[in-house]
Amino acid sequence: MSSAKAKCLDGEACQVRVIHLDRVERALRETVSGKELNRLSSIYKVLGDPSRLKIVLALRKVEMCVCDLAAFLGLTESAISHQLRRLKDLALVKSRREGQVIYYSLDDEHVVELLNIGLAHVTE
Amino acid sequence: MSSAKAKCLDGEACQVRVIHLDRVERALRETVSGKELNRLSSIYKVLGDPSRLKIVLALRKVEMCVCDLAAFLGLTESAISHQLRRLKDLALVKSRREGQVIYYSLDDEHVVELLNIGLAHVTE
DNA sequence: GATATATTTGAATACATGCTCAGATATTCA
DNA sequence: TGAATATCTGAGCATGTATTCAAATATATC
Repeated sequence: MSSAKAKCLDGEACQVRVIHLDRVERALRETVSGKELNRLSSIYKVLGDPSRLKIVLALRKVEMCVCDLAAFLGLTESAISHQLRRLKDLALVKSRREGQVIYYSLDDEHVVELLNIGLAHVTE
Repeated sequence: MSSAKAKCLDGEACQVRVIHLDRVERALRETVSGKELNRLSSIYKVLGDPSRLKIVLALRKVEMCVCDLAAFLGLTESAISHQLRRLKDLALVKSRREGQVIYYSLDDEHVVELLNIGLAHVTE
């Protein structure tokens, strides 16, 4: 099924051009669920912004509060708070309160692995 | 240096509030270069879109041409081509021509690792 | 050379996103 | 209770982006 002649997917009213039906069908069979795909892409996406990535890389070493991170990144405390919320929504970061100060730290082992592999990639 | 009283970073004309100066300074010392940070976030970002992620996950198994991927994703061939270009610009994907057909496949071991860890994360 | 196929390209558009600003909330301490 | 600190929240804006459409390019075939 590797002809270079294009085939169609769904019979008569077909619009879809396909060259390797077997590969497409295999991909369709082995694809992850839409739910998992969205969850997975969300995780990559949240690491795909320089500011958030910098936050996460810093929290990898030691827990920090909002104003520390703001000083480190050179951004508004509000901006940091907004980004921390996104990280928290995805459960990549957790927080604990101590008086008025809220400390943030990483909350996901997989993310640490993702970061380590990524760092190996760019620093090698 | 862990007082809960905010300190300043740069003397007189200071605007920056800091609670844990030691942590901020350590983070500043250990931070990756801006160049590396951008490169790294670009890689995560490119995986952070469901369509591109689906493409990359499919190419992990077998090389495919544009129209196969279009059929698999249910998108225009043009859309696939645009996304493949982004993946190619980051050197995550390579292509080889065979007649009129251009076959795409993964071109980065680190990315495969990133995908495997991500998949482990969402399917466990 | 002319036609058909496979892919690419650029413009246009609808939508998402990061940041800032102003103000709200929560906690501590006098 | 009232003032000060630390953080959060929502609206607004400017920028980025995923997709589509129409047209261009490249390769094979007749």
